[in-house]
Amino acid sequence: MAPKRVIAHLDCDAFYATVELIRRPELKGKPVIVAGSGPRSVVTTASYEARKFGVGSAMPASQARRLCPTAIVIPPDFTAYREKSREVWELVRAKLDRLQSMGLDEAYADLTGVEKPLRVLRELIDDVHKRTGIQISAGVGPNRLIAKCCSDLGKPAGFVAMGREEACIRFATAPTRRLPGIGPKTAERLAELGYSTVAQLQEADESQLAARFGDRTARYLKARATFHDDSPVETEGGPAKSVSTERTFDEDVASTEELETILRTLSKELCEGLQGKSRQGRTVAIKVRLADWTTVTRARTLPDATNDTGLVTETALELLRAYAPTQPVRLLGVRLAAFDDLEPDKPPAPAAPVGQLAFSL
DNA sequence: TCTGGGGTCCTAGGACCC
DNA sequence: TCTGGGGTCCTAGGACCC
Repeated sequence: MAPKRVIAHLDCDAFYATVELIRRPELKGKPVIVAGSGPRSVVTTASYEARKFGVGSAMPASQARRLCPTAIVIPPDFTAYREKSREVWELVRAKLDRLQSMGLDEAYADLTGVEKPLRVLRELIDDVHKRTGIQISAGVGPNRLIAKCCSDLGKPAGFVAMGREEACIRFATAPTRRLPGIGPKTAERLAELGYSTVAQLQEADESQLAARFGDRTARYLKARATFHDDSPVETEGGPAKSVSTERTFDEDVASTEELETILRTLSKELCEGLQGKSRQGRTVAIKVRLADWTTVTRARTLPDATNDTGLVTETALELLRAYAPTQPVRLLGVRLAAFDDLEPDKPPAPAAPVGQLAFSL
């Protein structure tokens, strides 16, 4: 029989804000918001003092300033966050090898088979806090879903472990939105069917869910609500499957000429980044967000993989000209995908038939 | 003073091939 | 002559996550 899995979700408390506080200890105890300075920027992280005012991640910075006018607003410094992140996870990885990183401030660890896993975790988290100044909250359970929900439960400096049946009870009254994988849209659709809480979704009629969401999603939603999850902790990271660069403008841009200039700049940035990593892709795509927030993508797959600035730029420009937005544009982006280093060893293209036409009926 | 930027995965339809 | 059944590749949109 397979041993019972022990999965932990490790989540750094208010990570970006904490990195800033470490550099500027005089701000300790004050509400700190990490957000860009532009008129359309959003909050990346708010310190717990700022959260008391109702400030939260992904909130427009303008709204955050209104809620908490005394907050110190700091522009994000991703170089510093990446450096601190490396420090933190290096310490964790030295103790826990089966680790899957989820961005700069989170990771899953598989502690199946580890002796006294909770004690190991506690000591590790203490050690990381002492050595880096970063506080990790942990959730532990038989799968990733429960681990994730539990790490949220105790924050900040949380440490919560439970089994599946206990999770079913402890989260029964929570809104379905609290379950990772159920976003605002799905929560809304579930509420329309009368399923607002986790308990209600646990008891939901699966065929009714299937009629609304399809078979697969219905099964998925039921599994989430009952905290069944057998997804593994994926230790191997692997390179990104797509890479993109996009920009939201301070003010919408209507001029075609200006849009083309921006697109050239974005393509150049994208290609130079990829050239640095020697990655080449076959699919060039653009993304256009209009003034009314509708988002359009256009893509073209080329015969050969490339990261050539000229070719990517021309392709992106052709896609933009063919689409020809009829409203002012608030965001423009370029993306490269279908990387050749990810193709599962494609056989070389067969030589073109010589001296005959190839038919097969 | 509405709503960033970087990703992943899923679905659905059409082209095309055998 | 009145309509097969995959399979793959590609595009577009959408939901979700950090």
